[in-house]
Amino acid sequence: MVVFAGQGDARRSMELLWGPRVVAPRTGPGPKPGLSVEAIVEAAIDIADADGMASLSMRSVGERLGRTAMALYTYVPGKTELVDLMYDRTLGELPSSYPVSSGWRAAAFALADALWELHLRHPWLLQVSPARPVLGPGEFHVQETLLSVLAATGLPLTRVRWVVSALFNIVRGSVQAAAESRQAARETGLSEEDWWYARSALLGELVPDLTARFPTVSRLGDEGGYEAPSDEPYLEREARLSFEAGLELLLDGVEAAIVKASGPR
Amino acid sequence: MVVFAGQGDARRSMELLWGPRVVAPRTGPGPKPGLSVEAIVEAAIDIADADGMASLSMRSVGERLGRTAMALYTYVPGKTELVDLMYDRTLGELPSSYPVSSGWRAAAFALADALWELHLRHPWLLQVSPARPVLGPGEFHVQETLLSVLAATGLPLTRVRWVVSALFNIVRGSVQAAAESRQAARETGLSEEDWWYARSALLGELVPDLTARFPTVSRLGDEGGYEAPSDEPYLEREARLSFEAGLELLLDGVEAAIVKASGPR
DNA sequence: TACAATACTTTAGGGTGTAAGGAGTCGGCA
DNA sequence: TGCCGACTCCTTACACCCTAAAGTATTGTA
Repeated sequence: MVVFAGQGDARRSMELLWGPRVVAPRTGPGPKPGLSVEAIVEAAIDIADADGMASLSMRSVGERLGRTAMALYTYVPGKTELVDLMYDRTLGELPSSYPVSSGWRAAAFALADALWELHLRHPWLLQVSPARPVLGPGEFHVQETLLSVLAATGLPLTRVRWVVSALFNIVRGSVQAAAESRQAARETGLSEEDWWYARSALLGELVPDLTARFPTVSRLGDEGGYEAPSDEPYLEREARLSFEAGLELLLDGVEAAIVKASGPR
Repeated sequence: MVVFAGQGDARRSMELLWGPRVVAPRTGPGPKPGLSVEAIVEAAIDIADADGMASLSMRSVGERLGRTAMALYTYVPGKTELVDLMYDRTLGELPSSYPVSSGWRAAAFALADALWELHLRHPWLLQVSPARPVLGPGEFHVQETLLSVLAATGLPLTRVRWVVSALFNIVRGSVQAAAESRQAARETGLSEEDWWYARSALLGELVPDLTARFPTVSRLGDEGGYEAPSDEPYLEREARLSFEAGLELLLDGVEAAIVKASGPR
């Protein structure tokens, strides 16, 4: 199930997202706050990084901070908003400077790579739906970075937008395979190879006419397309190759668009 | 949270996926089965289509069939396997014939469009992680269709594979915005316009220096890139445009790859 | 010292998936 | 005809989940 973003109390959410991260110590009666929004978000991110989104619960976050689940509700309206914060803070980590001087293509590649790396470090990002944007500083930061780097192509901004979204899709899509393959391996305790081996054995047993029914897929398998050429995790390597290949295809497409746009003149 | 696929009892799963859909009526003692795997899967798909994956529970499926949740466990090992079945059966719906005769590009576009449409009809597909493939007939069917249609580019199959995955990513990524935008609108009861209007008003109020901090994004907004030119749902239209633009870029990239591959000779 | 405000915990209620075991139903055999 | 065994299906129960509401502890101020 996907965690939807941006559904809670809008004002409260936005204030948390855009407000100052270090809150001035309150003066007045009452016990001093033992926690802080930032500490909670940080703990939540740690949990999600280490054990996946499935292990993220108000209880687990509270426990990590030595409190009960309910203690968090003093700082954060609910789990939805906490996820929003995690998401936006993490996006804010994306480095913002890229070597535009050595050509837009190199810069775009470096940026895509940074995005890939960010998602791989925080795989749960993929489980936060980008449908209703959080509209936090992190999200704006990413958009700004992507747009400004790709504006170096010289294409009009309205077209750059499509390049940005396509690039984003390719990164997200391909990193998903890598990230979730890792996570699945951890959760099931089964390595990719073992899992794949067991399954394909079953496949051969239960579906003897596989080759006849799916000739092209089978041909690809025969031609070594599905073999593991090294000893690093197969699906992860596969995902990385898919990322690089997809990116190159896309950038070729951008180059063609540039030529088309400036050619007729 | 993402539903992981392919984690249950491997053999049992595969048998359900590949086995005959219409099971011969059992002869022997005991009451006749009142349900069937297919009926359960169908009910589950209906629920997910109508109310989203969040509303899919063993209870809700049972209720729709006039049974309790536990009654389903006679037919299906668990929820994981049920989702696997839903996923694979749905993928099997993808039409398999495309007009390859009128050029690979038109065929590829038609295929991508069919995929888009399939995902839009069953938005919850996006919430089933493709990390550990289900390896069911539906999944093979999709792979086979994609590969065979794109093989018409003349590129070697090992390269076609990357095109396939990039195309898949672009479809999945862009349809996600459209589908989840719909779902979010239904769930929150807030139209896109209302939601966006409320949020951007808040944004202007809480972040007065937005333009200075994110100049490129703001410039895009000013240039009308974020305006709704028609009365159909904005984000959905946006997503469709993103899909088409991304696809064209990718196909341009493929064309470039074809030229590169055959040029030097 | 008394009070008010805040932080935090406890309790409780309605969700979820599913393990375990009991109830009901039917076919076939004695 | 009577009954057993096999099978389906349901009830109960447990361990989680989020969070509303109410109670307790802690702190600064008047």
